[in-house]
Amino acid sequence: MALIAPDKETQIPDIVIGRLPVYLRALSFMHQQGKRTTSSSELGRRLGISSAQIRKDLSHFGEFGKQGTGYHVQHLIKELRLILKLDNIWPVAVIGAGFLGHALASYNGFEERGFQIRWIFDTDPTQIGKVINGITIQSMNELENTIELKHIKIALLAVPAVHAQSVTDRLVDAGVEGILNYAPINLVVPDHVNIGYSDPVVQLQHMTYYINSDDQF
Amino acid sequence: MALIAPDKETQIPDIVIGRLPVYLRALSFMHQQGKRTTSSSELGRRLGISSAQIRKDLSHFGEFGKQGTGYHVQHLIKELRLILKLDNIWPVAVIGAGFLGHALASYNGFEERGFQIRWIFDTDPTQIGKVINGITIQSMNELENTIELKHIKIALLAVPAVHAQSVTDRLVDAGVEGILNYAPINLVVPDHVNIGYSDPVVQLQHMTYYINSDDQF
DNA sequence: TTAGAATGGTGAAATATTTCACAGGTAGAT
DNA sequence: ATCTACCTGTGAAATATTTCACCATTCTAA
Ligand SMILES: NC(=O)c1ccc[n+]([C@@H]2O[C@H](COP(=O)([O-])OP(=O)(O)OC[C@H]3O[C@@H](n4cnc5c(N)ncnc54)[C@H](O)[C@@H]3O)[C@@H](O)[C@H]2O)c1
Ligand SMILES: NC(=O)c1ccc[n+]([C@@H]2O[C@H](COP(=O)([O-])OP(=O)(O)OC[C@H]3O[C@@H](n4cnc5c(N)ncnc54)[C@H](O)[C@@H]3O)[C@@H](O)[C@H]2O)c1
Repeated sequence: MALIAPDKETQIPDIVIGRLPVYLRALSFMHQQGKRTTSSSELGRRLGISSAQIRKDLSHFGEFGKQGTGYHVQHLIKELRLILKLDNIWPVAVIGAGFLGHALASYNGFEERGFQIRWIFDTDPTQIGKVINGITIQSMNELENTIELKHIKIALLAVPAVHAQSVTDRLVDAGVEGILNYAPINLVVPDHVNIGYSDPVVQLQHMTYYINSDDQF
Repeated sequence: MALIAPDKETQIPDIVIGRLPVYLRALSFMHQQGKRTTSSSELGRRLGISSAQIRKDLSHFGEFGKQGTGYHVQHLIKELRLILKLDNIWPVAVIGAGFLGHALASYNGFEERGFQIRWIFDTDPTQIGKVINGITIQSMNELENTIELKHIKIALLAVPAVHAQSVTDRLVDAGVEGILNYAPINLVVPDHVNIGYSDPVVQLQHMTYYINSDDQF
């Protein structure tokens, strides 16, 4: 979501929305550690951002804290989950059952945070029918039918870059509204569709600008 | 040399640096397609950002285009690679040889974009010694020695969240300056260390704010 | 009961980032 | 040679985002 600023008619800046999941993650961590309350300054110290920013961000949605005391961790978690529409589990489809698709389907960290991978699709006949983590790999022939029947809104796209756009077009036509794209390519989609990008090389190339390379290699 | 401090007025915004790898990726795609020249408006259309922004971003580093003509794709690629210090291959270590570590080590998309995974570390004795994509999984006992001996600057962190901070501390102490963290946790590091985060759930939770959930589920 | 320290919410100020708009410059067609 | 359609780089303007600074409130401890 960093580069393509979708046409959000909303009052609240997208950059604020993008920080909420990070707050939520940190709060969940605190909760697991038994912390009952926290403050904007403690949270900010942990995340490397200013306390004022955290207070300002949250103030867009209501008054969740208490002067002198801070925030009740569990309560703030609950509020953030509501804001981000995580009060129900979102069913998710993975497209592409290669190395990455396998890793994603095997990952157990989705469910407690609001998502469940329930379908995996691939074109490869030797993959179709295999079971990963309890999920049977389906043929891409069944893609549209399944998306429409099950009202799938979110997909993880883990196919080779050359096929990413055409698969995206099919997903969008069938009704998917959010795609997390792992292929190293920019996707073109209608305004109402949300795209997230996950390209490790882009992030590494960002870092190398700041790192001095040894000349001995 | 200490007297020549980075001038704040000359300092290029980090947000600009972060877009350069995306420009580079799009340009490489165009080059593969046989395109010899492009323009800020064509690039912008592809990436969903304004042409003015692209021109402004590039203008921080020089004048790479030609009025009336646009940019020579291959030349701009070369310049961006230099700016991002991608003129040599960065050797990279993967920490954690689980599902994700395997996928990363098997991924052949790094090298042509400036990185090569050369080491994999894990604590699990049943994993150590196994070979993934030509790379032998090493014991974490060898971590510090290898980092120092090979001057490893960049690591991909794919261990469980509970171990992410302690492994990070070891990496930083040994000299690593850039870490791409896949664990769903915020890391605390010294200022000179660059951290990138890759948490698919954070991105999905950002999307769900904008997606209306069906009430039938 | 009171002093003192900590904290949230928030308008205003300060910065940062993006967009605008235009002065040149280029290329191809005729 | 001229016309037309494009293009870049950039100062200035417009927006967006972050930070500041302060009051009101809460808690603790003496
Ligand atoms: N493996 C990684 O760690 C990693 C890291 C970053 C990015 N990526 C990207 O993720 C994507 C997948 O990577 P991978 O390593 O799993 O590749 P892979 O080649 O192992 O798997 C790709 C899978 O997609 C399937 N596929 C091909 N065309 C398809 C289509 N039209 N519809 C549905 N499925 C199709 C293939 O049959 C295969 O199973 C690639 O775009 C890659 O660049 C992977
Ligand atoms: N699998 C995915 O698609 C996925 C997606 C998003 C995030 N993640 C995150 O990436 C990390 C790895 O995920 P995974 O699915 O590969 O998990 P995994 O359990 O399959 O693998 C973790 C590996 O790390 C090793 N390990 C444990 N402690 C270690 C230590 N101190 N030093 C070195 N190695 C150690 C384990 O032996 C194991 O091989 C986790 O933090 C997970 O939350 C994974």
